[in-house]
Amino acid sequence: MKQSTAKPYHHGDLHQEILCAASELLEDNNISSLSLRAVAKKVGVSHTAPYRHFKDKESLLAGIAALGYDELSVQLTQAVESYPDDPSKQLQEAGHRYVQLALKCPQCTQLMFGGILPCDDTYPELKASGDMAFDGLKTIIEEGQACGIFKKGDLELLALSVWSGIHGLTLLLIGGSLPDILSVPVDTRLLTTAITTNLLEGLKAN
Amino acid sequence: MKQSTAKPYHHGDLHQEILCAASELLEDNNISSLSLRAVAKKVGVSHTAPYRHFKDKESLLAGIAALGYDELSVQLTQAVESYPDDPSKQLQEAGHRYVQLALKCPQCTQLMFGGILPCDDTYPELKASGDMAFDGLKTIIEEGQACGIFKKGDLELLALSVWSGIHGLTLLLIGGSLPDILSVPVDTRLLTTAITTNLLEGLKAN
DNA sequence: CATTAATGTATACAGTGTAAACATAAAACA
DNA sequence: TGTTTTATGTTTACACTGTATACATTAATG
Repeated sequence: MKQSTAKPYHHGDLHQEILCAASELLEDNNISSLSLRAVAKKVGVSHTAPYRHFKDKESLLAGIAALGYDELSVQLTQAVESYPDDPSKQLQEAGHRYVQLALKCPQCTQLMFGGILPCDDTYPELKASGDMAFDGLKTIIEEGQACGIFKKGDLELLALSVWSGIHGLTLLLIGGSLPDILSVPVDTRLLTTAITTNLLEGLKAN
Repeated sequence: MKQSTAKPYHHGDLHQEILCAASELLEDNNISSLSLRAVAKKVGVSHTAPYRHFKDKESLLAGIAALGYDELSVQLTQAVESYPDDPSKQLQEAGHRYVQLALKCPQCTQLMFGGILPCDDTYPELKASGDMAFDGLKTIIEEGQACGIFKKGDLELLALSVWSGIHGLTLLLIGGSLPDILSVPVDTRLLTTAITTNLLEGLKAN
């Protein structure tokens, strides 16, 4: 007989608790100093308990990354909903949200894009989440093309151009090198706007 | 009395040999599985010998990253020299070389930009090398502005826009996620050209 | 040639991921 | 209900890591 709340027995939902604790520890320090044992200790279980829920450390990291992609999808969706029928504004808003999310959880972003995890179908859930996020971007551009405000051309190529611009800025921002490279203080909002504006320039019809 | 070739005594130049061996091992596997002990074994010294030349593992990684930035500067310089007096072509060539270099040594690129190393002046040599690379880019844009083919505006902001676009594409390429996300095979040259063209579009005067 | 500093080695230790054997409690079934 | 099976958690063990410390050797310096 199933409980109404679908919990396993021993520890509520240890799978979820581990993911949650690991995410927090990940952002507390950097990614290479995240240890499974610290996660287990934080949750209050033995240091091998996580192995009942994750094949190995990489598998846990993949779980965290997948959550990151999911959150990214949510943000993209909200960006679209914020400006119905205005793909340009949608794109600008999406860019801001992309950057903001990355700044909120830089370590997770590095995990998602740092080449740490395999990108093939080793982790189907991870791959699916990543695909969905990119689909969100493509949808915006597709609508812009349909409206006639974005230029025609290969959809994926255009989407990739836009993504590259925002992605590059984002990683430079969370990489932390900019304050030491730029001669003026970094104004995230200004930079993001400037770059998305630039991208929109190259995306305009005619 | 000094030898004509300025070598220390025991092992030729162990400092250099370690850097070299570490770079190779870094690209052989990924960054998190690079161990100091493996480097030492490869060079043929005891596993604590590297500590005479590098304060700790991070310090060795910083040395490798600095070499990466230096190579990047070389590539930028060559891009400029390939097309004298044509900043547009210079920029396009620089983009290609940026991508090519990253594809040749993806792990080193992740090391340089993955937020693994501190960006402050913990490693002055690293910071200096990074600054020099960015200066190379700024110089191209500055010339383009002087020629009147690039639009006026804050130099660093424009440089950052261009850098972001190329940088984003580069990291997506070496991250390896693109083949699983795009529905067509990845043609690096084509993608790079498309994106630099797009960037140049947004950079044009008028 | 004696001294000193630079460089390399041997040993030791705490922390890591993870495999294996064992323990327990929930679920499934008789 | 009582027994079996399976899911989950613990204990122990091991190889490997970075790095501190004490020692050895050799080049440079006087």
